[in-house]
Amino acid sequence: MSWTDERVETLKKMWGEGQSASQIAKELGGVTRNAVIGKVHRLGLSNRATTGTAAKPDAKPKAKPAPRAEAKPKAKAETKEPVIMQTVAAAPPKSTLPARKQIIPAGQPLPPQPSANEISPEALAKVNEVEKKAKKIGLMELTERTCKWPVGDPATEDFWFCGLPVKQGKPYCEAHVGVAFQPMSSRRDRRR
DNA sequence: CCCTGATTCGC
DNA sequence: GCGAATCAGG
Repeated sequence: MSWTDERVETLKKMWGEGQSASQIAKELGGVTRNAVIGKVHRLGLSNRATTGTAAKPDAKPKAKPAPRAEAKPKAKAETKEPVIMQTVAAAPPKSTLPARKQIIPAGQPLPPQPSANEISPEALAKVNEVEKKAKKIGLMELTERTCKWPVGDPATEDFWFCGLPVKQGKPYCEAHVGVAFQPMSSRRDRRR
């Protein structure tokens, strides 16, 4: 794949929107996030609201990267800091425009009330099954890729989140995606 | 371990 | 110019 005008345009657009390099890479297809980042730099549009190590106004000693063509010491400076801080939500893209609305990537549908829905029996059974082996994690344990399906009454101690690995891109695991996103057709008159 | 962007450098 | 490998940080 090469960087056609269209693809570059998409790249610029998405990057401007604060999309991550990997997301852009997925969207474009045929390229890795490295390719995207490389291109971004070549295009000159690099820093925006960077997630972590941003290029600060200051100079970066940066040490020596690595002897490219020779032995790799693989020396890993181990940080002893217990990294407890995990982001629950994606970092909102920082906009320099004062009156600009923030783009929040979390526009996912909220979990429907299980009781308020007519759900296909198979999906239901699947969910019940899954809930047995659910990780039963707490709110603080939720990450980008843990199923955020709530179980139980939030007002009770008997409340937890599924916590199983999510189905790519979705906020829920396989089973819960099944009940969360019901096709219109499958929920038609069960009662009426 | 998952992710993020940054950099280097052989191609 | 391109992007894999690597680094550095969360």
